[in-house]
Amino acid sequence: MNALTNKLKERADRKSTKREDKKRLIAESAIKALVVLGYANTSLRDIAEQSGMSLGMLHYYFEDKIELITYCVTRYKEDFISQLDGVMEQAVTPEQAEQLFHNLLVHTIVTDAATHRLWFDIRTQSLFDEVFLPTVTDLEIALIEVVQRVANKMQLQADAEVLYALVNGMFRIQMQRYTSDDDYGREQVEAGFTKTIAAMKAIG
Amino acid sequence: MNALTNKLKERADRKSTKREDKKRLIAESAIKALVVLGYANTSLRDIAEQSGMSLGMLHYYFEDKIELITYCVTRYKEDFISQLDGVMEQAVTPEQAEQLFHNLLVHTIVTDAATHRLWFDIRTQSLFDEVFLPTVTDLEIALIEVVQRVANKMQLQADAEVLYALVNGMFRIQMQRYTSDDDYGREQVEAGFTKTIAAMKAIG
Amino acid sequence: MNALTNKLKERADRKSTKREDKKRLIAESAIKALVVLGYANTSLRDIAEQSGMSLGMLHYYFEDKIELITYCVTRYKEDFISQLDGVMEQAVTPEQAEQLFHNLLVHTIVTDAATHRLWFDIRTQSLFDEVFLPTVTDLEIALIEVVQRVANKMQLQADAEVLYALVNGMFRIQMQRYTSDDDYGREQVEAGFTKTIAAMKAIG
Amino acid sequence: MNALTNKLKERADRKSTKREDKKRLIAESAIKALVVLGYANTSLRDIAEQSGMSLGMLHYYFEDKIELITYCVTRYKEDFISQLDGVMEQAVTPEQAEQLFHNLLVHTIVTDAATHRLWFDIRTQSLFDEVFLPTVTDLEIALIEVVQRVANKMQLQADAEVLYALVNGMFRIQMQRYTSDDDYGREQVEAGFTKTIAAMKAIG
DNA sequence: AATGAATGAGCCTTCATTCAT
DNA sequence: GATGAATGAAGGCTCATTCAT
Repeated sequence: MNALTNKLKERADRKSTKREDKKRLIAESAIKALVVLGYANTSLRDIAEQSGMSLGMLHYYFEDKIELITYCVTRYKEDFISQLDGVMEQAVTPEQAEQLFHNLLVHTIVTDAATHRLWFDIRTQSLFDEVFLPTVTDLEIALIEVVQRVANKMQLQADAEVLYALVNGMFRIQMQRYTSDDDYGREQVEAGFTKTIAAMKAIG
Repeated sequence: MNALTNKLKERADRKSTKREDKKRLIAESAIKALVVLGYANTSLRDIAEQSGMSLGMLHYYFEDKIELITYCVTRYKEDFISQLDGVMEQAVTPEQAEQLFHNLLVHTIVTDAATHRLWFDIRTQSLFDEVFLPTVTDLEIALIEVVQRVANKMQLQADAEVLYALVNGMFRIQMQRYTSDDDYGREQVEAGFTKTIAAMKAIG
Repeated sequence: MNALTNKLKERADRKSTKREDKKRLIAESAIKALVVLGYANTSLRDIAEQSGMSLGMLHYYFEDKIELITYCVTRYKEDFISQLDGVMEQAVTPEQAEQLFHNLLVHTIVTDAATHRLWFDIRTQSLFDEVFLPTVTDLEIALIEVVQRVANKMQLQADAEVLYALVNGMFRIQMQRYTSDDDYGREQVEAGFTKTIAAMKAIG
Repeated sequence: MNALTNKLKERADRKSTKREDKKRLIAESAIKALVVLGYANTSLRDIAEQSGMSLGMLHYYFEDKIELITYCVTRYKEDFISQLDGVMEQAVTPEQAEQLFHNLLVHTIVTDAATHRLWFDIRTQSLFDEVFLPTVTDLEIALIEVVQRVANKMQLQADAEVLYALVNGMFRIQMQRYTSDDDYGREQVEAGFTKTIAAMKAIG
């Protein structure tokens, strides 16, 4: 490989990186709109307007609406997972793990509930629209693995799938209530997850 | 109150009942279309065509699409709940309750998964569209009460909400897999709910 | 079959006829727009606006743009063919046939050139877009048969396909010139078709 | 005129030639895309991608899409005409001319039908879009002259326009059938042109 | 000289809703 | 009571063209 080829490759890489950066940037803006209105109620026009981009640009970077949405969801959920792993890493004892996990769940609901709705939205869409299925399936597997790691830290032997069903089921309940009921605050959320973690330990 | 007024009232009632019957009839047809395509992908035209009704009639009996949908969901979920209660009534011992509940869950997934998607669909919609909120909230309360009754039959003392989170979380997982993965069959579903009921008992 | 069935059938027929009439009406309006701008340059909005119809109505009667266009072309070309046959029927002697055919060609160019462009337009489109192929193929066969009938009246034995190639080739030339060149008038068109008919007779 | 001016002029010429060469190069690539999809269905992006050029370059060398297209068509048809003339030059006797012309027509359909569609496409476009008219008119005159020269070689006295109408009309038919009907092969094309040349001779 | 990011007007299509019959 | 014709706003998407680099 000579110098010229290297240079060309470098330039192509830089361009590709730049494009990826831009896509990420757009996705961040798009998520802001999607999170508020949901998948079905958010038009590309909405996304463009809300984030000061032109409609054409959205299609310049993303083949179609589906690609944009799945990109957003994937990006977002990956961030969430790595954040979660990052936090859980700090746990040494089972008690610490339990505490950190509890804090994280509460914190996510209280500061980020709106954002997580998007994930539930797309997941439900995938029940009717096959195009979302690969993305959703992948992400759900990743989430179960996360729960598995948390369970390990908590020294639980139970089936990760069951634990995930429990945690995810409760997460949705808390999210829904915290979002839609003004009287439902942090305290209630904390209580909800305290019960949940107790149940996790009971399951084993 | 005189005789005439009574007569008028009677007639109005008869009319109202007739109207209600018709609405119920329409709803049954509409559900058939909705369960296949989902809320967002089903137009009123689809519903009208699939059930041999005229487009105008839909708006004659229902103010708008929202009212039709919520009517359908309420009707459907109520039926489900009373069916579930009906079955659970037969249980005398905790073991019978456990067995019946297990069978019911499996049976519902295997024969009716497609239908239940609609419920998950609307529930998710309610996260973004307030008009669905009352319906969804009411129904979810009813479902938790059902789980409470099941728990009683199983002689479990645990918090119904936690049990509901677990069962509902697992139900969604099984539904999703059974619907989208051809290799995922009754056997897998049975195993899933066996784990779930074991967990319920562990929780207490 | 009882009276009721008959009544229902009658009503359905009437409705279907009414719909067909409306489609024909829309097609007539649409053709007016299409002949001016051509297929590629005419949007459904153009058609709707130019004929005082709403955009939605176009789609209420026609599945999509393709169906509308093919409907227009078929309808139009069929009219042309039956008109042509109607005129040629009057011919008794070969000389009369020759004269009538000549007059008809000239008349069509002079009064209807613009309209016939649409046919050439769609025929060319069919080279690139298969959806037009059935319509175009059918119509071209019908046109060759028409030329066959004319040839019979003129007592020519030559292959109808060759005669059609000649007449159609010249028709396009005359149409193009008459349409685009202001100095090219009826006299020139007449001369063109005189040469053509002489050639037809020469071919035999 | 002094030496300096000369030098500048020379340099300008060289530049202009270089630019012309580049335009020709681009045109060749563009034709490849146009030939497949047709004028209306080919975007500048398609052309750029298919030929590994940048989108901007297209506009750098050509004012707009129209100029690019007309340039392509002119270039292409000129090549075709000179090729045709080149072949016909070899004919000495009328029989040779006839044979060569027949072979050429068949060969063109069989190996190049797709390419010639473009010409028909633009010619039809010119019926609705005046910008194509000069190009189309010029080219059609040139084609009639070619037919004139062929007729001369075949020692036919008939009007070139009539002969062109016949040949061109049949060429289009053969092209359309050969392109769209898999059962229509070389044999059928040969028969078609045999009839056509017989007719030419009959016309005189 | 050459690139490709960005634009925005325009296209086809869908759909809840209205209304005359 | 019931129908379905008609509407028009909105949606996803395409594309020639411009412009900063």
